[in-house]
Amino acid sequence: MATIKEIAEAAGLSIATVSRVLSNSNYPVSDDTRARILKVAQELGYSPNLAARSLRTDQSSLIGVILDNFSSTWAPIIIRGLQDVLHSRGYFSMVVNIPWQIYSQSDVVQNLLGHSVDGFVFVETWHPVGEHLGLLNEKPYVTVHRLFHEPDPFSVIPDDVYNSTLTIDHLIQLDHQRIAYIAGHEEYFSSEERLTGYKQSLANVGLPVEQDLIFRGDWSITSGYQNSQRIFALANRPTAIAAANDQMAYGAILAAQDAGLRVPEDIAIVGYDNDEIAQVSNPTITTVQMPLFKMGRIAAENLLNRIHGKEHVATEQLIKGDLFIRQSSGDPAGADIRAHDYTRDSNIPDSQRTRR
Amino acid sequence: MATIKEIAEAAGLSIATVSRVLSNSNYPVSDDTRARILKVAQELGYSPNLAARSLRTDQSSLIGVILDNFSSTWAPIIIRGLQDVLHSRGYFSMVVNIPWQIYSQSDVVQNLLGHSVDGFVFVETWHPVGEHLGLLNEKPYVTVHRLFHEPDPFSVIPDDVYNSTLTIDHLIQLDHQRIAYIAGHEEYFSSEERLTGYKQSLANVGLPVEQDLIFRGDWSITSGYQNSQRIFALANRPTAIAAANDQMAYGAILAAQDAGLRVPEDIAIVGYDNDEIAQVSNPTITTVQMPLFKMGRIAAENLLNRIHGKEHVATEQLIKGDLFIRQSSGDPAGADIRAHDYTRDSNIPDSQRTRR
DNA sequence: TTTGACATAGAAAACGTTTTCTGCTATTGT
DNA sequence: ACAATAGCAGAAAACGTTTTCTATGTCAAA
Repeated sequence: MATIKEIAEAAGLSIATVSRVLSNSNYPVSDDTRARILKVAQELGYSPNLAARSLRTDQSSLIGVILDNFSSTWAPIIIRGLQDVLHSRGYFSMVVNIPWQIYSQSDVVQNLLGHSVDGFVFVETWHPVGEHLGLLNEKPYVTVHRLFHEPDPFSVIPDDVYNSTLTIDHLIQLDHQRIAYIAGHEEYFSSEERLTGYKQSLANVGLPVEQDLIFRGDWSITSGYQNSQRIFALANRPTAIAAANDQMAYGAILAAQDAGLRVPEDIAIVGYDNDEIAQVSNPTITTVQMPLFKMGRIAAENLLNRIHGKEHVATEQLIKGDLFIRQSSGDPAGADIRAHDYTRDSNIPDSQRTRR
Repeated sequence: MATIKEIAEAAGLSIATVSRVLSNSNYPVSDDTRARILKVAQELGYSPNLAARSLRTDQSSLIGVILDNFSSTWAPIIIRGLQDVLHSRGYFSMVVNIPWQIYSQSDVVQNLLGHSVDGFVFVETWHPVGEHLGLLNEKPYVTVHRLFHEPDPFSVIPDDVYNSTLTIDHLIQLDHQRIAYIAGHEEYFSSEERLTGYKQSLANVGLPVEQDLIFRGDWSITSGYQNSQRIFALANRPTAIAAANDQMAYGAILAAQDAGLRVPEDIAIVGYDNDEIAQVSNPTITTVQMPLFKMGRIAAENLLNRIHGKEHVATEQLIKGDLFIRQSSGDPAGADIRAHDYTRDSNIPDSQRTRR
């Protein structure tokens, strides 16, 4: 590995000058010497020692990314979005998985600071950042898809209220008047937001919000199944069920099938997330997808702006999602599972789509 | 951030001595001064500047992890396994997603070297490491779950031959005599290995290997569906189908249902991978799971051994998986989808299981 | 002319470590 | 009792950068 010093000798110049051109300083250097240095650097295959640079400038070009759960469906897509802009701007990320249960005990963040990261991204974490980590006052941070309730001025989150209305409005357009709702776990921020969307959609067209039609699940298939059984037992059975995620929607489908009800003819069902299960279940599930890749990109841009001291409007950013109409609400085209392949996330550039 | 110098002043000692105790050098230091230094360091909240350390020692405690596809089902679990041992040994990983299509053009690896990473892990990559990256001769590396055919002495891969026999032996025990096989894409290493396992199991019990019963898919649900249609059209219909992954097994289930066949009564079906789809499909799919978390751990240990110059037997390490018996091969207990929650990977410690 | 101002380049300090070298004291072996 | 050694601590160099300070020559304005 060639150093700046070797280049200086080879070019017959001082290391100061070499540094100035190789670090893109805006200190004036004649075109002549600049060209000579670049040429020599090229020939010697120079690549800067980032440890030395970091030591001198106290900037590492390293971003700490902290996850609650690496294996969630969303996290990898968000991270790809983050890295898409970070890499293009010369930054690297150090992604660490810290389950919220061991959050406070963990010294990982401390170690990240030892690497003098330039900032943090919290992805799908549980607690307000400052709560466990007072030390973060030193470094800029952003949060993506936060799970907690307290607002955070530097977060990029899906517009769950709006997204939820997409599925409910869709059902209303299909002339459903009585729509049951299976909410998610109440300790989740998203859960309450989606419920709000459900209520808004009904209110918008003058439909009553009946408490008897609102059920509480815990995101699991099982809870979707069990709540649906209760829904089917209602005296005046609703014609549609909206669930706060695709897992519960799938549970509803299983329950309907076990109860001898046809989906969507007897009961229409919609979900949320566009998880794999929504794309492969039988019938496929009408759902809404958060633009995770884009959210990652925006978060990274916000963070870099903060790091470089640019103006950043400190406010939550709500990102809208897209509706996917499939069989479970009555679109026969959803049958394409057997005929076509599917991809996971329409926000992924073609070059990065999964091959398998 | 306190430095070694400040601690030296506060303790009335030289920075050399402070460094020796704080870096766990084995240079002799009296218990007295060692205790004093540790106390002061504790009080001042010392955390070493890793850039400086890295500059001086040319070791960064950083590991580059290179992925072909972040969003695969397997990658996150492997990475968690990697990080489980890396973090406990004071290392951090820089995970980068480089699709094989842009592999050679990418300067990401070059940049990683600029960060003077101590080693590389290649996860699910496509090409033999050296092929595109001659520079790797400088740094130790290991590969996990490699997708290419050429053997690699430093790889940790699933024992696909053995794992495949688990599902076939299972079918044979259930008295199936004619078992069709849907193989994966032939350019994948795993694909051919799993096919070999199928043939071995048949040969072991003296069953003939009929070329007419071996079909070629491309991992997709669609290809499982279409190949199964051909299987059902055979004059002497097999009583079981084994697929090289769960997606194709699911395609087989859909095809069976569309053909009016009952699974498993008329046709038994087994898959491979224990993907989410195997756990939630109706019927649930008998399959085999690779111990991804463990593979990640072993790979990390191998790498650290190489880095620290310890003896490492340079040979592929084949890791055995576990059979999961479910409904699609005839186990009624698989019905538990409606009654119980499921988790993705039994190798994940409880504290890290997905919450959602 | 003279005076700045500017463009350009080098010398040297600094960032926070680790480690070699040097030196002192106390202990051991003869 | 004396040399050799071991234990311990400090001074200083080094790692590869960036950046301040200094120095030169050139050019435009007065």
